[in-house]
Amino acid sequence: MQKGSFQTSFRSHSCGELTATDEGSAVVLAGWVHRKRDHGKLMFVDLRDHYGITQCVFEPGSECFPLVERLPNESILQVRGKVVRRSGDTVNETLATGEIEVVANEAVLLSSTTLLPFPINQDLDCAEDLRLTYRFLDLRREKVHSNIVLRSEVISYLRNTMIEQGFLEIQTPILTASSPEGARDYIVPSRIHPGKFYALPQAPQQFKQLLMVAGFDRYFQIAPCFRDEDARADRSPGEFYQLDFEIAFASQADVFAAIEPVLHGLFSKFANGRAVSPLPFPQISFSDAMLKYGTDKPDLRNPLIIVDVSEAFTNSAFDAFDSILKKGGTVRAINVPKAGSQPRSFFDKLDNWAKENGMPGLGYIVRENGGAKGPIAKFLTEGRLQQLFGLTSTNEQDAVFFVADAHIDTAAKYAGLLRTQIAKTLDLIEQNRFEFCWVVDFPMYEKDSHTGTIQFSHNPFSMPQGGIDALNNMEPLEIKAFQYDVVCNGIELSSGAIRNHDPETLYRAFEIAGYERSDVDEKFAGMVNAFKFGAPPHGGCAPGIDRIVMLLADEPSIREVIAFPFNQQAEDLMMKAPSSVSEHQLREVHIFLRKSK
RNA sequence: GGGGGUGUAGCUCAGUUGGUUAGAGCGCCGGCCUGUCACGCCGGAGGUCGCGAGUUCAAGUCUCGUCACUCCCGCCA
Repeated sequence: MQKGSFQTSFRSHSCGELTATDEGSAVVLAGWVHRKRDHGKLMFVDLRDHYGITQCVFEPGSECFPLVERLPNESILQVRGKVVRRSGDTVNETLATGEIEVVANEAVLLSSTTLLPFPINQDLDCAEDLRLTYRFLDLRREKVHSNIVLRSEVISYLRNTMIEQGFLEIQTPILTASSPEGARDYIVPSRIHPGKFYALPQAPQQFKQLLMVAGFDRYFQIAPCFRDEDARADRSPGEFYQLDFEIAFASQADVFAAIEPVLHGLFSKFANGRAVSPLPFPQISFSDAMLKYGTDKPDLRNPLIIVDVSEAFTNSAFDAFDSILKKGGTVRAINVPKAGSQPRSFFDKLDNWAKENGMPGLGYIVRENGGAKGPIAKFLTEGRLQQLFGLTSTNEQDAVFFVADAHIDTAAKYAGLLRTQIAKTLDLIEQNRFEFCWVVDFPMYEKDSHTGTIQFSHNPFSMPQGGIDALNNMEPLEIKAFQYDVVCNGIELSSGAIRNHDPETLYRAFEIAGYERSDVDEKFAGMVNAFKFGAPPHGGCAPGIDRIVMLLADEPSIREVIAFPFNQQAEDLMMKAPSSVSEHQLREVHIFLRKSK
């Protein structure tokens, strides 16, 4: 592990560093009683600190024996003794210090413990709310402890690499103004300005763009971001950290060229034998991603590909699909190689899964003996079957699954879910790889499904491809943005964009989404005003630190890589946040609670 | 806001078709044990079966409600 001296007033060595070369040394160790093996007259104590575990031996008749014998696990001991090389048959090869042990001649109890809510010395799953209530104990456990160490090393690598590449780390405000777009803000009442509020930044978006206007060429920050949105396994409610960066005089290609080697280097360094996508990372257009993978964050470890097979069903005898197509819908198919040999239960389970997830059911065809079987096969003529097999590149004994819906977005989404579900069921996702890709060419606008109005589909500050000419001359829904996501193993690590740095283009972009010039001036005052004073073209992105560590640590939940995370209800069970505050505190910030009756 | 799952000893869990006093492992307490590394052996304490109703001769088990946690959808420009 770390190098250096671990000597302090309480110890001569850490619990992880003694080896055979220290044989004969008099040492002092301090640490937690990880585990005891008490043989009555002879006792072994595994003493643990941040660095490791050292076996301490308490021999018959030793003065401190009775004291140590009655200590529960997780008591803190200072042990004075001598390093002794273990005999060959008692060496513990699973322990870094397993060649030696410390024969104790003195032990001091530095700190005692009450009954533990859960064991520290085993990697046992226990209720997460209990772990979070006693997070300081949970963090003693090996797995979480090492995750936090990894997190620190990741941040250190990112910081060093960014600085090496000429980026400047600059802090931006935590108390700032509420932004009208995007996620829900966390707001903080002002004492000096009655009725006014600060907001915690959802991201340092506007500040980093202002830094570009200020002439800083390459900015980065390990930036805390705050969003009042509901949790997911890979989304921490409340707060999270991003490697936020921005580059002046940069195109999309320049941004990719800057960050790809950082991510590739980082993942390679901490890969632990896992493969990392070679550079450059593949780029997939948003529309291709939605068609082929049914999602804008494709997991490229999954070999299955979705194909549009609408043409093979147009005017076919299979009314269920034909009527969907006549409503302007679509039929998507996934060819699963060799799945024809799966038992009937495989198809039934998938069918049940589909129904549970809102689909009407799951049609499929198995190519067999030059023909086809399966519930849909009989509706298709020989010619249509051949067309279908061609579209899906099907071979003998392959199974083709179908998803159809009158709404193209819904069909794409269901096909994407199905692609993942089949791959999970058949264990097609190779675990020991990091598959990166960029998803590019996001649409600038989309139609609101309720109101039918044109709105920004992602980031309103992105530069439209084609600039103001495109805004003036193209159908809004056809316009693409210089907006991109970087995705790894189906997890979105970051969004980013080349920004719209030209005031006129920005006004026009907002105008299409239904905003007046005055709206823009008012809501984004700081930024728009600044752009009138010479703003360089610029862009960047902001990979999520928590998700990166989650991938590297191979953890299914983002809370496993955060030292003190919120639970799903955005509560800190240990600190009991959020909490009530006194009436006095509320009055100071001009908040008056309605008296309850 | 909606849907799924879970809730039994300090912890992890079992508990059959509703049927006698609700069990196991770990931990805790007491005793024994000189080479273990998940040490071993003997004994003991420990339960509002999340909570509240209901059905029943009888509920951990069935029904309804409710709460907590968790996963997903919505949401996340």
